[in-house]
Amino acid sequence: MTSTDRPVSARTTRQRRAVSAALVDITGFCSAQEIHEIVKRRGDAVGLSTVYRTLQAMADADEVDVLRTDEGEALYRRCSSGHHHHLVCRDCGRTVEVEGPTVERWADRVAADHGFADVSHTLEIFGRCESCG
Amino acid sequence: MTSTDRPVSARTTRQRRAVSAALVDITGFCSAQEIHEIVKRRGDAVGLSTVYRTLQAMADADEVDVLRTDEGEALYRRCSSGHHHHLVCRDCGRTVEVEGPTVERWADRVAADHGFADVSHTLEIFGRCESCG
DNA sequence: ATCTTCATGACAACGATTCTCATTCCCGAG
DNA sequence: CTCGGGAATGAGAATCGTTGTCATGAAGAT
Ligand SMILES: [Zn+2]
Ligand SMILES: [Zn+2]
Ligand SMILES: [Zn+2]
Ligand SMILES: [Zn+2]
Repeated sequence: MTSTDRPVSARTTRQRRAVSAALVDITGFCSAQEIHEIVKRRGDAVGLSTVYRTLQAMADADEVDVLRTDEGEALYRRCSSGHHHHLVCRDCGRTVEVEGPTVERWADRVAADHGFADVSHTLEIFGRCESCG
Repeated sequence: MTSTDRPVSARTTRQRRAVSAALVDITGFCSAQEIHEIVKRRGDAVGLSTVYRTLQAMADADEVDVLRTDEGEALYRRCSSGHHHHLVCRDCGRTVEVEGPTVERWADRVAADHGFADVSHTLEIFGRCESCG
């Protein structure tokens, strides 16, 4: 009864290394398909399914952050660990990690005031960066 | 050259009235398909395509708020006008509209500090409400 | 080297959303 | 009121991101 019935190992395969390497190359958020392209462009061949699976595993392990496009598409990015939010350029995708202790407290307080427990939140800032002026 | 080339009318049809009515009945965020079901349950027959189109039109006109599930599904809700955010129950969908002037200022400031212009943001708080304790 | 098990990938399947287009029916001009 | 043009509808096909299937390949323990 050790709960989840999913593998516990995490083997280091050529494919996983390729995806990780691609994620290091890029600075902004990318879709799974874009990452698949990047991996390919770097000369590594990895199946699209595997890219999706790897990205999901990395997200579960908090090795990448995920955010959703207005259209619902998932975008991934290698981020520093720890809770933070993003300031993202709408045009070029350039991303800055930001922290806001005040916001964190505000959100928790609002939730508590209304009797909500087990609180979490999402917060992203979008704009146009200087180079995209 | 009056810009957009999309219809300018907005005819009041039975279908649009039905969707609007359904939106009044519900308090939390619902998917287009759920709203389609609710409309049907109320005795009005409206095509799914029309529900989607109507909801989109209402969103464009700021008559409903839209938010995205973790899985990327769009949820709609009739909201008060004006900028605000939501505290949403993960289980039952109960929603409370919240405002946070401090957060608004913080977000704009962060963006400005990094040279970003034309700033916007998304912010939602999730939790489990009392009745879902 | 061998074996167990997880990982891979080509392809099918899925589900939400959008598109197509023939038909319906608002609604304002006459 | 009645017509006619054009917006609105809806059934079904098409899209597209994502997930499932399953036979085959390859880590890694022994
Ligand atoms: Zn930019
Ligand atoms: Zn936070
Ligand atoms: Zn609840
Ligand atoms: Zn705000």
